[in-house]
Amino acid sequence: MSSTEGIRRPVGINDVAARAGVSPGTVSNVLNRPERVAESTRRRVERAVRELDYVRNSSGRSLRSGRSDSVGLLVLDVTNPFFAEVARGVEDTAGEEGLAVVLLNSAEQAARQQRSIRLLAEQRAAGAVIMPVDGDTADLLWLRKQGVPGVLLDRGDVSDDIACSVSVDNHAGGMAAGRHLINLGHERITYLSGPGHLEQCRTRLEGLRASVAESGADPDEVVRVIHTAQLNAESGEKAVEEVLAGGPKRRPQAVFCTNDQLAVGVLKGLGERGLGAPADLSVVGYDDVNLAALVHPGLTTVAQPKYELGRAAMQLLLSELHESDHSHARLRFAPELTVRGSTAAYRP
Amino acid sequence: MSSTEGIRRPVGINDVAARAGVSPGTVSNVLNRPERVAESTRRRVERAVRELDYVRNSSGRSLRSGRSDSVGLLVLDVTNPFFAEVARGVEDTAGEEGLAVVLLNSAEQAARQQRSIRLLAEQRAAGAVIMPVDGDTADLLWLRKQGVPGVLLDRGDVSDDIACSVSVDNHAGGMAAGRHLINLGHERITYLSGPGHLEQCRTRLEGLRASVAESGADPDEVVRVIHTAQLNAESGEKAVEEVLAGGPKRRPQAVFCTNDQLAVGVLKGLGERGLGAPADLSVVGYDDVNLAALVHPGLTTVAQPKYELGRAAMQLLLSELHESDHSHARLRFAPELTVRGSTAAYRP
DNA sequence: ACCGGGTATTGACACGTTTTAATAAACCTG
DNA sequence: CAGGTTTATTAAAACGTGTCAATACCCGGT
Repeated sequence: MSSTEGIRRPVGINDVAARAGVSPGTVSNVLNRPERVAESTRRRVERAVRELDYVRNSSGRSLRSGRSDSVGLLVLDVTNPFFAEVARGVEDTAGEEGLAVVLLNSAEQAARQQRSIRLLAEQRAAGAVIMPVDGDTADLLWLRKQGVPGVLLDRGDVSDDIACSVSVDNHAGGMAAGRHLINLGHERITYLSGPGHLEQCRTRLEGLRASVAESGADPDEVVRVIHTAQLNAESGEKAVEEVLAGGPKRRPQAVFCTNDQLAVGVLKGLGERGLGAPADLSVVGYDDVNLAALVHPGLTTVAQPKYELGRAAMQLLLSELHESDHSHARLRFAPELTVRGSTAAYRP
Repeated sequence: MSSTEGIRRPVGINDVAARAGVSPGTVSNVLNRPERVAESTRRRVERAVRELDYVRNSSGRSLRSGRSDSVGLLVLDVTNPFFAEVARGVEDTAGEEGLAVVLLNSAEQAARQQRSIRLLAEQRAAGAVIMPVDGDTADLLWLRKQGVPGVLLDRGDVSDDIACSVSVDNHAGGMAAGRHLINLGHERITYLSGPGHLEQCRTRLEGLRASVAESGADPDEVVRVIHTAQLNAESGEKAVEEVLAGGPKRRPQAVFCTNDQLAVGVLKGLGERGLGAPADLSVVGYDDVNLAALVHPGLTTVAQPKYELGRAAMQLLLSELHESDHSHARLRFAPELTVRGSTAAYRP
């Protein structure tokens, strides 16, 4: 009894049964369908559970039942606060149902996405919420064929016989930003896009162009597009050089970034060159992450209901798990323009 | 063949064995110790695996072996970019070893921490990296007794016969910030702390006070402490009122925040009142998250090696898993002061 | 031809749980 | 109190895998 108690032989359902003087099956019933077992024996079993400090073994459990009680959440980048907020929504909702969330990170790499999906299949996860790296739905279909249903997040463009999906209307978001800038009198707008293969980036651009067309102007004249390699502040800062290229005369009057991180990077890059928003250039972001309200000037941005997005995705997944007859739903939220200090009327 | 292929009966190791004309045991060997099986049969088995699209069942696997191949990572707040970065370090390192990371979020609540720990025990996780909500090590010891070893993160104050730990020297960090402010001539410093029960907050304060004492002044005179409920920007913004209380004469000359989020909130709160750093008040943060470099003025802060922290924790855990004779190590990183624009010499 | 000794493979069992069909006990009802 | 019905419990059979002792096979040496 000198040192701390060592690792003891794990106690199983059988030990509990022996202690309580009942059969293993009864213990299982107490644990899973308490109403089927008589009050007195139930209490006896519960006491044995406490005394032995029994903790159930989910391997055995899910081996027998063929299904585990954890769900996967596959995300493009843990580091991005947008996803963190979504993750909170997913986790809270899953927690209410007693499900554990396994957070996987694809880091925007198709190979890592595939590894993660395979892992979920091996674990026989109950389901998954997935933000795919690209438009390729093969992984998703494969996973479903293995018996793991998935809900798509932030991918409104896939046909809904594949899976449920939850997204925010990117076209509307692009238009909202575009109209705002047009109303302020801007006639040369640069769209700072992320990698071209991301659907979100493309659709927001289309929205922007649509709002320009709506105003009677020619999108090809007004909108210029610049791509960055990644969706972070560093890329935004670097891109400023290219944004400003062409000199003060042809310089854009506004920059619409597909992501707040990029936008904040642009603000910083401008500052380093002695310029500033909105005096020299209006800047609009997207997402409305925490950061957007904290920088100076406050960032005008298109807000997405991040937490609700995660929550809705999980709810859709839950309904697919519970309902026997299920038909896929496509849920689409509306974004909302949040005006702060980084945009202002154009002064020639 | 009209619609998509439905969910088929899951294929197991036995099906593969049958197909390859071999016993289940051999298939298992091919999967786990390929060197023990003859070249020709191995290829035959591998072909069967491909043809049947076999995916192994980790429930059966870990039921038999008594141990799963995933590790837990329990953090205080997924939303905090500091933890996100740590998570990346943990995940990358675990991935190299073929381990999956289950990310759990305690949201700084002891009850949720306990639930998460129980979950890890039920899953028979291979191990865990844990940032505890408070100094209570009971949960951790219980988990270890269940056979799940844990590495402590950001808790340098526990005795090392409990577990390995990785941390950053909070005392040194507090001193670094304090010396910096003292060198700039500040004589009234407010320490903006998080909840009082967090060890990090307390130790950094001690460091700050030590640096004051070192300079020959009386810490009780110089340092004033204000607590906030949470470690986010909103709390920082709200706290500004209290920071400024007492009027311009007794107002502090510098504020040292225990966290960058708080510091950024303070910057914002100052701006709203027509004040600014460093002109009216110097501000120092802690962590050096992305954000710190992006706000204006850039935030002077105590940088922690976040990614390395996660990586080291995971490496320690791995060594504990692999080595048969293991003695706990306590690893401590050194923080580094990063000076930006939010601090300046005091001008009476 | 026989034996020794390695190598390749097999068969059977164990892991901890859930589940189903069967049994035992208790409770009605006429 | 017999017969029937509900309720409480049990025994045994899976679930898919890893392991290990036992077997079959092969080859070279005497």
